[in-house]
Amino acid sequence: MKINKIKGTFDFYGKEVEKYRYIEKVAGDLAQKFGFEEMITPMFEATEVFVRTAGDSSDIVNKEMYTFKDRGDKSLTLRPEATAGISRSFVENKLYVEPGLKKYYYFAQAFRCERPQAGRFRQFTQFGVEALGKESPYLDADIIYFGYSVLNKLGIKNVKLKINTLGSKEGRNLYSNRLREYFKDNISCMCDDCKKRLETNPLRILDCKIDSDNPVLINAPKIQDSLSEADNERFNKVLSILKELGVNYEVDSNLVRGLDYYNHTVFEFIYNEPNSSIYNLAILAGGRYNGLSKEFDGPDTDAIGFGAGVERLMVILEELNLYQEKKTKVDVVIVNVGENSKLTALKMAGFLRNNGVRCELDYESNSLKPQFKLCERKNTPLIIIIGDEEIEQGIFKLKNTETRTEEIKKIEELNDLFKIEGEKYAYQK
RNA sequence: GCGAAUAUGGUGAAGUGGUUAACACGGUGGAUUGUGGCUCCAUUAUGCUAGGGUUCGACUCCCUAUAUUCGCCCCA
Repeated sequence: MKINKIKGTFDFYGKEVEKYRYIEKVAGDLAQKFGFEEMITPMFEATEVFVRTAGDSSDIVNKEMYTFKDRGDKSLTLRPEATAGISRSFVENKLYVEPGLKKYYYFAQAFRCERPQAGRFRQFTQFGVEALGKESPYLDADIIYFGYSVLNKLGIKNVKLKINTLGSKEGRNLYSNRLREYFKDNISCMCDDCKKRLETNPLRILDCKIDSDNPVLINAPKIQDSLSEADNERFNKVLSILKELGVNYEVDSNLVRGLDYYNHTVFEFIYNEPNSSIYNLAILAGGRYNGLSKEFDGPDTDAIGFGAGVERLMVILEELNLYQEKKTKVDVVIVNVGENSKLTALKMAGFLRNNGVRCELDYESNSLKPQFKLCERKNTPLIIIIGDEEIEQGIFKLKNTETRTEEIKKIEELNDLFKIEGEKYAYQK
């Protein structure tokens, strides 16, 4: 019976795994330099964790979550994003008792039951950071600068940073009511989704793609006019710091993001290469979420973070040829001929492998041809050839694949050849 | 949730309403049984996603299902 993978999932092997680990290394190392510590939280949580944070009007909660009952009839959900879990953990483990800013980074599988297409999967990986405990605009700018740096480090240049402010919760609510008031009389010419949004979350009307050219939408009140002077000043401060840091941005007053927990700074790095299969998609996005921890009965904590789509970054690395597959997967292949040499070859391979040498050998064949084929497939730089005669004389033949030359070595030279310290390897009679 | 395209071997694929389903790569065996990469020869789909229909006859036309891919919505 042939069974295929679940729709929207993928198997990584070969170069894909290398690329994934490469991003993990580059982003993780840089995160540590920026002062983030790694955090690992569960892939699933009580459903409430996401409903309370993302908001019950959000698309993620409404139609994209993998929610199921466990055997105790408790409602669980595979995480659709990582921030909620970290926020929950922050409160549950009382990480706020230590003074100062808490900074975490994560690589987290996330799950959303959406229609898969280019750069969109049902199981995907988010790399992200969260900084909890400070509200400074310098922190906002530094988080964005970190995201910018990760993309840069990976060689990804062609991105557009869109940024906006949603203001404090009070400002956001005021604006929300103002929009509701404004759209109330004009909603008949908007799309069905927008009609629903008028009730649930009027801010979402602003980033509706269907009605983006609708004059009603274009003439809608701007958030800046509803925010307090302090809120606007704060935002301008963030912008001016970004400018000083050399990060180009584009203020988009319709950028509101799909999760309800955001306030103040929100931002998205959009991939801006028109020929790419993921053109115009967000590759790294986030914002400030002050007070989210109160949803878990924690202290009112200021926080900001972002998530980046690792698979989307992988697409870019591939399209721009920014990652070269490792050519040589082994350091040496042991070719063996003769009845008694197979076990000797296996022992020698074990010795080399245990001493840090990537070593391969053929387990089945006694003839040369398939073994040399193996050498080619593995693209090995060196070949050790042994047979009964060599073992008897305590020597081995060492072949250089590039020059195709061969020399005879004493078995005692094996350690020096591969720079192995400690006991010398010798054939056992 | 809505819309579109595609479905042929191990892989990439060409192809026609009618006996042998092109070509390439890969695999295997051999020329070459202690030395590979080149070359040459042989061999490699009783079958064209599944089910139904039209037809004397369907891999080809029609319908349905399934899968994959892409787009919309939304998002990383």
